[in-house]
Amino acid sequence: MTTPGDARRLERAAGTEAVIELTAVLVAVTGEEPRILTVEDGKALPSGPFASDHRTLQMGLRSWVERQTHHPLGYIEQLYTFADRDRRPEGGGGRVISISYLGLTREGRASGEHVPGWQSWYRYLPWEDWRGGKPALVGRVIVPQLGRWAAKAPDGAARRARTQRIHATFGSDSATWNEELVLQRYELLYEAGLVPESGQRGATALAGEAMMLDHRRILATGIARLRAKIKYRPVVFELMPPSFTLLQLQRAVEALAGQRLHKQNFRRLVDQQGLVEETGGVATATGGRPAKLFRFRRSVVAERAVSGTKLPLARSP
Amino acid sequence: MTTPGDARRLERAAGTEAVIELTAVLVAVTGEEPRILTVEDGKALPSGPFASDHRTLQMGLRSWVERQTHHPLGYIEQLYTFADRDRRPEGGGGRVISISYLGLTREGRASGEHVPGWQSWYRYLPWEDWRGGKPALVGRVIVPQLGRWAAKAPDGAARRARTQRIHATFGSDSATWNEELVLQRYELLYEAGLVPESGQRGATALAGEAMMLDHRRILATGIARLRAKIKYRPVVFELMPPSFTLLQLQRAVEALAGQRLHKQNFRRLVDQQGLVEETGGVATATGGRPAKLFRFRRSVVAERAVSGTKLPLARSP
DNA sequence: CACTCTTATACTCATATATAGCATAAGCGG
DNA sequence: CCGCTTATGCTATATATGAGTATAAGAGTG
Repeated sequence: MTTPGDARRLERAAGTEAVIELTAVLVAVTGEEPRILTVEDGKALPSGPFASDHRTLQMGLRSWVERQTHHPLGYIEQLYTFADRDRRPEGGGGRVISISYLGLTREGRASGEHVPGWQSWYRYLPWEDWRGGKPALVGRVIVPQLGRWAAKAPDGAARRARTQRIHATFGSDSATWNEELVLQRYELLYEAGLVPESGQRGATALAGEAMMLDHRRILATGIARLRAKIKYRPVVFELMPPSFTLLQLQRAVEALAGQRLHKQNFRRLVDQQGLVEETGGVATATGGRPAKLFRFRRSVVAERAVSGTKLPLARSP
Repeated sequence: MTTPGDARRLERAAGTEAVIELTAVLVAVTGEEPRILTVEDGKALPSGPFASDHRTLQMGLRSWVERQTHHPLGYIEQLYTFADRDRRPEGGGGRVISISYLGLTREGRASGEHVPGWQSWYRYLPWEDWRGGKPALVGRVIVPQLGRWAAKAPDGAARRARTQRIHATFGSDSATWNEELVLQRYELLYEAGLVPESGQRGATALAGEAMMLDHRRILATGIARLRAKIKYRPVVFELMPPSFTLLQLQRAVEALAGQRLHKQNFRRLVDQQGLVEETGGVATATGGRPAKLFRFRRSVVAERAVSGTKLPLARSP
């Protein structure tokens, strides 16, 4: 299928065989917390060698997840393929290609025996949670440390570039904070040697639990993708129970975005889009006036799934 | 690094070694046409086995492209990793994993000898070009054929689903046409057996030149990604010469988007964003009043590259 | 039961952005 | 000068967004 000797072809190299590993970021939202399925006592994402007995990668992943969680996997999306040599511990063998996926589901309610694997993703990336305002960690630890790293830059231009990156990613207040830059922030911390994964000396533990290999980077990629996605595709649905109140829906979006939203505007946009309909029931245990229960309008959701719709992401109260 | 025997792990399979192939969608805009670099007489995208002597995949790809085009490769982005068994011709050996990239550059002005490789991407996907209004091909051939395919669905539900998909992707007029759904449209045509790649009998050649393997699918992925990207990241820059008129810039965006834009609004938004500055010169060969020449403001571009800005995509005149 | 607390829900308003159109400027070829 | 072309500045209107006010409807408490 490829003609050898063509000058215009990517050059042939010694080892073109590689080990393929799949890694999954499986997300659920429970109790106003965004959670991911973990293994190894919370130190790793579920992953393993690629089982080639399925027609597509996605199908293989889907069937595996459904067997594990006893829940249909509503949504799957490929995240990224990592094959960077420097992110792997030095080992003789061939290169490892790790293909990562994002999956949305609901937390398996006691899916068998020991399923302690669901962890809040903010356990690993605590600086991403601005729901309670700017986290103290950012202002007191992260930005100062990054500032020191920027000051250590070899020359003025590099120093300015670093400072500018810090500002662009970590901003200063909630107005400049861009919740989608999850990966850029993690990469910055990595480069600055502020996460243990980077393996540098002086790797200040900082905060946030580390994960094996580059799993925290994959997690950051997944969160970033999901945060971008909820703004224009109705994917939160996959994370919600069959019926819910509008506040519950809002809390789920907030959990993912790591930001508070303006309640009235949230509701306005949700029903402007026509994505939900009343079930007729009401939730009484709200602590105030009972809230109407809603369900997603499957037909509209399917329609918008392709053409694109917007979920609101107005700012906080 | 992985503990065998963990139930929560993706299952181990027989063959976990696979052949890795890189495929690149290299885009340039010349003469108001979006072009891609092709090989094999226009029948394939440049691709080849993965050369493992670079630290990252991207770096390997970048150096290869720069050697080929004699142009710095401004922008690289990973597209997708395809590993679907059914899209490959039946061959005994192991699975082929193809990792694809999108790269933006400028057409190598006579980059040596025979560089006939740059082809308009609309040669392969002619239904994507709406700059001259709705292409006759869509209304006269594609939609009717798809309609026939929808009618052949086994039951009513499937028929409705197909009709709905056709409507969502191919719309009916320029108001409902969503230029980002490039991949969805190609996949639909593929499923309907309207492209020769699908290998079905009755594979009506339709229109648009086919490519080897799944290269047309990769191309569609790249176009879709780029069309989405130009709306919120200033990446057109990578495709423009050092100085240009605003109309040239607009034509480039239109070439990529496959749509005409409203001139006045385009200009207003471009300078509102502060992305360009006057060079002082004027272009005289415009056929009318001479146009000011502009260049990109590198500083702003770098800044916005991360935080996100909007390039306008208002509708036609 | 009046009062208070909580959440739900309906509206209003100012501002930003998008879309479309009008008007004028400035070159060229006759 | 006239008609043609493209450039460029400006206005009007619709829609989206962000923020605030007002009222409704339950629970709990004295």
